[in-house]
Amino acid sequence: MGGAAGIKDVARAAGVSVGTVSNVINRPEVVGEETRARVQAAIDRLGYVRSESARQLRSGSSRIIGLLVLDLGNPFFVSVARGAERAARAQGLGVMVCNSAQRPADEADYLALFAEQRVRGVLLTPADAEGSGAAVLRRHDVPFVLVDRLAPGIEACSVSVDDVQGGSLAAAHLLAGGHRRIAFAGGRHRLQQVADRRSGALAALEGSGAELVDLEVAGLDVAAGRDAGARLLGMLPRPTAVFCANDLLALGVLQAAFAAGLRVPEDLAIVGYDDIEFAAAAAVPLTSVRQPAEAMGRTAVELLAEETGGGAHRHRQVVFEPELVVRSSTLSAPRTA
Amino acid sequence: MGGAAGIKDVARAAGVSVGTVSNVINRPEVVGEETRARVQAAIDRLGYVRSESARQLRSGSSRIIGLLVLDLGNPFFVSVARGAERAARAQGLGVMVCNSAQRPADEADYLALFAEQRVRGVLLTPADAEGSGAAVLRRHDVPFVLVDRLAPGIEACSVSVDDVQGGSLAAAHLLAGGHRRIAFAGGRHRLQQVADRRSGALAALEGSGAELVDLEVAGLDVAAGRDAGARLLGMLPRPTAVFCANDLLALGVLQAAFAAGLRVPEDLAIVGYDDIEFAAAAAVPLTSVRQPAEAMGRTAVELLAEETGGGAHRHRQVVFEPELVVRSSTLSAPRTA
DNA sequence: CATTCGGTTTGAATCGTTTCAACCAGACCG
DNA sequence: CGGTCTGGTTGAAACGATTCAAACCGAATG
Repeated sequence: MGGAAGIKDVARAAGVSVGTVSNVINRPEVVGEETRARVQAAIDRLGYVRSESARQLRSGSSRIIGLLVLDLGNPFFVSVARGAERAARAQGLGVMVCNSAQRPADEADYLALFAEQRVRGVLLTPADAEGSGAAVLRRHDVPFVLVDRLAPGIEACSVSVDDVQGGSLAAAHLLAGGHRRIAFAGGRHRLQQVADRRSGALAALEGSGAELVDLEVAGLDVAAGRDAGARLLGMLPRPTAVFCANDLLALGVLQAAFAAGLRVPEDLAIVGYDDIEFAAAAAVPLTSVRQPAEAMGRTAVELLAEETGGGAHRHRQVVFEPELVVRSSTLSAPRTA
Repeated sequence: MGGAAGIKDVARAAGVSVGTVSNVINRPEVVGEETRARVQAAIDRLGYVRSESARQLRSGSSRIIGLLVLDLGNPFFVSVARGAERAARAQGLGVMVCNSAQRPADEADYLALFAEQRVRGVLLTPADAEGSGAAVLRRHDVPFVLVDRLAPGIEACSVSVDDVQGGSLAAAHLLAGGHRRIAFAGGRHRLQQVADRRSGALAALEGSGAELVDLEVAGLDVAAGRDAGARLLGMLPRPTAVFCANDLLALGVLQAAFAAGLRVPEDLAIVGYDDIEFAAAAAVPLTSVRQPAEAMGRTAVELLAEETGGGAHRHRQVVFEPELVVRSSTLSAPRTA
């Protein structure tokens, strides 16, 4: 009756003061054996759960951290979220996952929500190149860590993967496979990650005589890949390989190739990026550039903890190494130039 | 300086009382034109954001709802989350998405977190058959809506899909395709959804002379499907078709079939469940039973809003109809028995 | 001129915790 | 025996908003 039981009710039931109840909950070691048991019994009996808002109001610190990702439909980010959640839980924190869907407006909305909640901190994969999201967080003194994005000029921690090197790995692999005309599905996308992967590929091909053909995409999902794949097949001369800015695009391209009766990798070699589970699970398992997604999520939480942990804090940029995972989609015998 | 600006600072800056500032924020229509402008200016100038915890403490109601899903790695639940988020945002609410990964222990942890937060309500896809999650929510008076699960005996709202009918659709389709020996990848899984799909299939085959072969799975993901697929191929006589409890399993089976050199659907027809994006995007697009995932998320939020909206509330069970989407993985010419 | 009235604004009480200085009782010390 | 510790416990003051009864004020009414 009368709503949920409060700390006062527990105190009365246990015949003790509210301060003691609070101690039982937060610093059990300081309260006497017998008292603790009596209070605990009262808590259980009344089904008391403390009010997080009251706790937070008084103590000033929140127990949840916000995670704002670019696209929850991309399993890569789901893995990042999983890593973050796990690490957070190890510290007794909760994670609020939100999806900006690459829309700066949605990003702003969610950041405002986080600010109102006074979250402990935010893990952010910025939706725009300008870093306006970071700016608003900075303005409100919300600690944050950039995820999957190096902080250029922005003074903050970040975890990222060397996308230039990743692009380079992919292109070098295709080059070694004898390919001389390679498409890049991703075109001149505004996302920094995509641009970096492209420039890495470009660098790897430098001076090899092979050329990189830009293939524009409307988005970074399977449908966009299917569309780009269809266009790719119509090119003359047709590239013998395609490097896709992420696995979703690659799966779309693969599907378009199958629909057109092409063999993969004989007629078209495909390299994806992210190494999501569905890449290995595709009918022709995809060669892909793996990023340590869970580790990124975990590390981001750790950096945040470090930053909010008090004491002097020096922002750090953690950069992971990408890794090429070779599978059937590029495994044809090397063709002679 | 000295931390974030509070409502008092704004009041002082605007030369007005705290009550008025609160009114400007929550009931702008009651405050005078000129005053409102002055206060608003102060708010902007100080970069004031209200403290959600203080608001919630006093007003009693939270602005976030918890969503606890079975598996964020399954795009089906990601779609549910997307639908829920969208609907919630339309009502000015936020969604906290968490992943129980089918572990009752994790489910309990997250529900405890939700309870502490005093969330507006919870959308729950129960991890165990006993409904212990629902019980704990009930005990703490947290309103909740069951998602993807009919509430049997549990007194609550729910949104679900008729899984029996879905299973039936799938099996009937395979039957019409001439198949007489059909495997069910999902076996006797503890999840109610899986059991229902199986019994629907069983019912459809009743009296047709066709038989359903149970194929146990270790989980409900791609890896489990790959494993089950490998076992399937060794069966004698080998079933000519397989109905999978979800698309992740189906993708795994498809991959196993390809690895063994089988043609789909000529040698093995495959039907999945959920119709996730990757089903259509598979090299051999998968026939699948579609569930209106986004609509489910949206409806769940609406039911919750109805329940918490005050006034008399009668629990409702919304049941959606599944829909068979036929694609290449079953499109062979009907074989004669 | 005294009242009433609607529209604004005020100020204090309140929400459920945490925190901290003060208090207490018994043990120990000199 | 007085004084200092020590381990437990207390009670009241925050925390930052919302809410609401009361005060205010100028205009309109009787």
